[in-house]
Amino acid sequence: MRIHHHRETGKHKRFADKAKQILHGALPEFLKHGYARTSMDKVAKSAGVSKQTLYSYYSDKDGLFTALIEDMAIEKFQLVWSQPLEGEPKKALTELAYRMLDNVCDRDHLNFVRLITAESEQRPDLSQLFLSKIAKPAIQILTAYFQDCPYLDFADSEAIARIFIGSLFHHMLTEEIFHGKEVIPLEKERLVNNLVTLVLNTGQTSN
Amino acid sequence: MRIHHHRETGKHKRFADKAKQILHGALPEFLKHGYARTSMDKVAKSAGVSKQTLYSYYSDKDGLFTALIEDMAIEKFQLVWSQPLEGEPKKALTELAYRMLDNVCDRDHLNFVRLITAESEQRPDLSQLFLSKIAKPAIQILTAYFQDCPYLDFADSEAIARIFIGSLFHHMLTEEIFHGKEVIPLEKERLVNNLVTLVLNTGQTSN
DNA sequence: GTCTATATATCGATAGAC
DNA sequence: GTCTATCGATATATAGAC
Repeated sequence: MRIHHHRETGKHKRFADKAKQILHGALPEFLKHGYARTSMDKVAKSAGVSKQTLYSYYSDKDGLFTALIEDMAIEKFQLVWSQPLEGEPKKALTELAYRMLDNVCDRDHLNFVRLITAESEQRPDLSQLFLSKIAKPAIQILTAYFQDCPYLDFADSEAIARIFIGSLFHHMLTEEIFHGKEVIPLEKERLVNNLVTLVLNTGQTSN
Repeated sequence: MRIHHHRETGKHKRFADKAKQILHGALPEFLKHGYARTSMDKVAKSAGVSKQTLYSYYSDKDGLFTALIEDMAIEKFQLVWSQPLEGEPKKALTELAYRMLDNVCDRDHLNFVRLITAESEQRPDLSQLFLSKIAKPAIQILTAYFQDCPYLDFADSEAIARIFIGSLFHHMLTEEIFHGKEVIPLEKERLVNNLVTLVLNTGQTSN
């Protein structure tokens, strides 16, 4: 369960690299097959290390999985909403919506969400990590935009931000993870256009 | 994989009852522990039948799981939106939102969603069954209401219905399945009030 | 139909040789 | 550090006695 910590110098000179190499090998296995169907043998092979080396860096399967999810949540899938929300609200919100959909429909990200969901009962700490590191910052950024934008005025900016993000997330869940493209298809454009219109109709001031 | 079909009469007189009994026993095991962590031994014990009987009705674990999910999707979690959407739109939509949240936050239903999500890559057919039997009818009912209600007029009723349902579903996912009540709490009232207001501001006619 | 036993396989984790 | 071998546990699925 616990992760071994060695010094950078000494016996494990390139420890950080080796640990990263293991995570890099474990990543596609866990993402593709889930926790239960991923064996430590396959992880060792995929990482190009022996099983002994694997166990020298991570005390057990659960510890490896924890380190992997933390690493992904903190580094790989950190929502980089680097681009500021500027310009007229309609343009800014529309572009944001498409960026979110593209970001969240990345294959690795889809498998990450599936994995977090699958293990959410066994590992509530990991789903909460996902929320605090990925979902919460997104909500905060959009809420701040709603509050600060001179052309917009909502009674409850955070609730509106949740509706905005939730609608897009749910679309990704049904269309991609649940394979709904043939069962209940809906073009991105229809969703985004109507969502932006809904929000602007309520929040747009007469300024 | 395939399910054995016997006649109601003859060797298996009360086949239907026995099959139901097995499903009834398997239900809590799969819902609670997921597919991989549920063993056929535990299912047999939980159902009160021998393992031989189990395998005489369902050819293997996968066949049992398929039958179970189909049964749940068709019978147990069929969205019973029995109550008609009546009265002024604000009241009707608010009550609908609370009914949806209550319905979807039922423990068994939460575990069902988690299970479908966890196996969505291995068994896309089951997640599509979930969509067609549960999500799609809900969307259709709400879309029809938007279209038929004389006080409402949307350019794209289905897209609005998706946003409405998606926001509520996403709230359930983050707060309940991802254990977000302490990480990113949001009272139901705030979500429902703002969601209903958003929709009415756009769709309400001057009639 | 139920019970116990078992063949077969896989997996997590460890030990020893090098 | 890597390799092979292995222990112990657990799981699926089957076989035989009754």
